[in-house]
Amino acid sequence: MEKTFNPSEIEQSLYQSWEEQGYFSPTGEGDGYSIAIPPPNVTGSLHMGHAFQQTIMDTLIRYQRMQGKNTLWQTGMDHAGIATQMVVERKIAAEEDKTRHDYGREAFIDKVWEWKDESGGTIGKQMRRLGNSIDWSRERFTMDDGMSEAVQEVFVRLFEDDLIYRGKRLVNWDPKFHTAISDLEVENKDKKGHMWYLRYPLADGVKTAEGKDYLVVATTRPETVLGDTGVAVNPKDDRYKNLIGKHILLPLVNRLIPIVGDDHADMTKGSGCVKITPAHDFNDNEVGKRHDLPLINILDKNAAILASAEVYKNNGEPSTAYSTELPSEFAGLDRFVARKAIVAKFDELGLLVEVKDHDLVAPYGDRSGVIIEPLLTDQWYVRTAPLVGPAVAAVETGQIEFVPKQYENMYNAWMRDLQDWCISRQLWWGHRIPAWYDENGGVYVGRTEAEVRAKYTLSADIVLKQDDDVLDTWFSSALWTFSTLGWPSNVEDLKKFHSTDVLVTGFDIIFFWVARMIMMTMHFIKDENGQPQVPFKKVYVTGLIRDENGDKMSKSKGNVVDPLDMIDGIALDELLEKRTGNMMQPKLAAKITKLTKKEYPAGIEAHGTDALRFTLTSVASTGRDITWDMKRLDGYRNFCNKLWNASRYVLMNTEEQDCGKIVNGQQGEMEFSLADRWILGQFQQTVKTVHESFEAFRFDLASQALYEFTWNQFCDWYLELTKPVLFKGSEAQQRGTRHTLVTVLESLLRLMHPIMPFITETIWQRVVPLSNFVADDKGNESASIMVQRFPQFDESQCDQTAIDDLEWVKQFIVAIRNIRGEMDISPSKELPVLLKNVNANDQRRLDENQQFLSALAKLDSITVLADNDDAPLSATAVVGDLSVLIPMAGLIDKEAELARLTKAIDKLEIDAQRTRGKLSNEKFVGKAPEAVINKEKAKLADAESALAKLAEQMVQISAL
RNA sequence: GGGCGAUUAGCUCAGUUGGGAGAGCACCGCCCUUACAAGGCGGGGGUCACUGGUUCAAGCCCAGUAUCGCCCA
Repeated sequence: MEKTFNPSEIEQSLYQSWEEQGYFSPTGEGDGYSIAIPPPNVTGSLHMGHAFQQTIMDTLIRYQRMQGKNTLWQTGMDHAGIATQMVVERKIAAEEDKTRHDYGREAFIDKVWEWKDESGGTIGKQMRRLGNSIDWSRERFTMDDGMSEAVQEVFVRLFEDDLIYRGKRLVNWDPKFHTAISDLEVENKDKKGHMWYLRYPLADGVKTAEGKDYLVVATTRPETVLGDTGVAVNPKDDRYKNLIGKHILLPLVNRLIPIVGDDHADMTKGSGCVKITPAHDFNDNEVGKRHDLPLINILDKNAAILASAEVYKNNGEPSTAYSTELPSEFAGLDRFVARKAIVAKFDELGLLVEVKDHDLVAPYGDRSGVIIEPLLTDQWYVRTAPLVGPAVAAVETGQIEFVPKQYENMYNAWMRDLQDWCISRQLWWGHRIPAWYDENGGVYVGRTEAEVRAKYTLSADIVLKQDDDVLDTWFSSALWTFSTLGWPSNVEDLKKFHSTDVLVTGFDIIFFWVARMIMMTMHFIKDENGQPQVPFKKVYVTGLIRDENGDKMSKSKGNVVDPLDMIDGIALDELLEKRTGNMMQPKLAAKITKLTKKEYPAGIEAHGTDALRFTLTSVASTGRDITWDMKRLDGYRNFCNKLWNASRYVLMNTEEQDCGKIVNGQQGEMEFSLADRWILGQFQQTVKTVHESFEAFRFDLASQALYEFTWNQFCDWYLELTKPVLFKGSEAQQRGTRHTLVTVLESLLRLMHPIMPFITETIWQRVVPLSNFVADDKGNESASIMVQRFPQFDESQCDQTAIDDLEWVKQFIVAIRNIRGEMDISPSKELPVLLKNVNANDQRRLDENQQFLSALAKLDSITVLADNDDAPLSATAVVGDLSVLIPMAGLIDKEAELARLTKAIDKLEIDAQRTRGKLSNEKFVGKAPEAVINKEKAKLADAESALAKLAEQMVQISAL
């Protein structure tokens, strides 16, 4: 073996061989265990968040596979409507100076597929490098044929069940992409703006209570006055309540609009009068509905002012309530240009009262970055009310559990206020809506045009045109768990693997995806008793991985990290190129360059996949975001190296030696040391902790237990304790220790494998032939570690006496090392040691472990003093009742020893003081449980006995 | 404004029925000891954000305050 672990040499070929052997596919034996990957967006590449979640998923899958389950990790990608279309549009603009309209719909979609084929591979490559044990043969894409069939089927059935309808409603309109987007794709941001106070003349000579012939309305969007169809005042507002039912003559358009009483008008804010524009504001839209105000649309798809308005009734039908005429001077002006023009006009007319600075919240499209415009359009909706009930109940009854629990509140809160879901998008890339229109606007829904004609008995001469719009990407994603398993055409796998066992995802996606998956799945998938099936039983919600400053990682900030750069390393200049090349906003490049140089002055070193995965599981405590810490990754790379070298030591001492392997039913005689018996027990405790931690999704605790055992027990103590045996022990003792070495290492590798697949496989292949582990039922020892059984807790291997004895041995050794360290005695200097107050148990332990003590504490002699023997002047430590003395002559300076003793005494005294205080408190002694009191008493006795011994030494030494 | 979360060593974080404050990294000292210097041995370091309450006992439970973050309106 190489002296240093080199991950790059092993990882890729191992993965390839696993994949070729078909180890990632379900075995067909055992209970089903499945996880559906949250499909990454096809436009992207994986970032640290993906690596984090996928490491957790793979750890679970590998663990369950080794537990004998029939595991399926289902993967795939999401077609990401807007994002993908945007990328390809930008590409053809840059490369060919063309728009999608130059291509036409079909040719453009071909172009997108072409792009998908070349770009979609990036993610697959990354996933493989992460070691993910995914069944690639079942990889799915939300736009592939099977998924499309499922989408169509769901749409048609929902329509038939009256759960889908079409309507003219106010939507979040993205004026850049010309499509509706959902509430969830809107980011509300704080912004500095203005509040304009406008004078609205009262009609018919009416006056306010104060005798004025106008009202003042306050608005942040003066350009929408052209669409006003009312003014609201609060019905309790004495200033204006007598005006309810009267009218305003709206400036600029001379439109007579009613004054209505509505609680929406807040008496304490602004003037207390609110202009109502039902076609351009969500709140106003609600007010309009309550008072049956018509809707006047004044904006086109670019959010520019129309030449003539569109007037609608509340049910979406055209209305003749108002003229469609608009002032020609504003026609075609963009909304923000129009705003200035309209304010100027009000000013000119003497109707602008004042302008104040105002903090407001503006909605931005999360993809386009432009301000979203509420716009009246025809869209398709899913009626959510009937779907919510079962979806909420599933969480209430525990059929679905969130980990951590607090996310259930978030889910419930969102479900409670759920609006109907707008599912149509005015894009080309996506599932086209299976609805056809005749020339009179009649709508027919069906799987195909032929089906529609048959179903509605439409004669061949009726011209039908399919809806141009496509479905929201999340509509197809909502079907993910069951459509990937073959629904609707094939339900065999559904029986085996659905419901999936756990969904691992970020909290930011609970609404987008998790809630919608639950609703859709429960509506369409029923178990054998006709009960709705949930898509997954557990939802493990991960926090975000933030950069080292605690900032969210994002492309625009340039702080995104490619997990492969952590694995393979990357030079600074390459990293800079990656972060600043091909940027949408080149002006940010300088800032990103600066930040990157500060964060990674020398680029990133290679760490390997196992170290990355171990880091990710180590930080996976539940319910909080993670601040990425490069030092942790460095530390766990060192850990890999430690494991590597420990294994190297084991192999150097066991390969081509008799390790007690059973051959032809014969096994050499073995004698086990205390250390052998101890390490087996320690290992079992680790096995137990790892199981418990995995079951509780506490990957951090599992990692910690593995780290602690491997480094602090196995390497620091056990390997050192094997040296005296291997160098000096009898044949049977050597065989016993070699046997224990290979047994523990072999099992430890299996225990670690779910988290660190590569290094464990590599070492295991070398170790397993030395052990008595039977690799599979067929006796095939060359099979992979990944298909072996996971270690199970075996209490019979926990020998409490061995554990106690070895703890004593450790304390003895540490006591001497402490004196050495504090007194600057060279570690190579062999020391004589004298012992006082040796009780029977100490004597037994001494007799049994002399070899260990001498070797690890570097002693040249151990002498037990009789009670009446005078000890020479010595440095002293206390182990239980035992005093350990190291003669000072020629080694130790008097002052130094006095200082050391003082320090030790002070420390003990503080503890003793506190314990004495407790025990002298009557209330404590009266009320605390006996066990606690006894523990305190024992603690005090120990401290006092140690104190007495040290104090005695103080006296002796200072007397000199 | 409503809800949720966080606040523990210099940094990043554990601390699960309330009962001796922990880890990794960083720091200090010694050591290239034949598995590992990506290492070994030893050591220092915390008013557990603050205030009050419950309790014999509070990092942990309760109430409130502050600061930071997230979600919703």
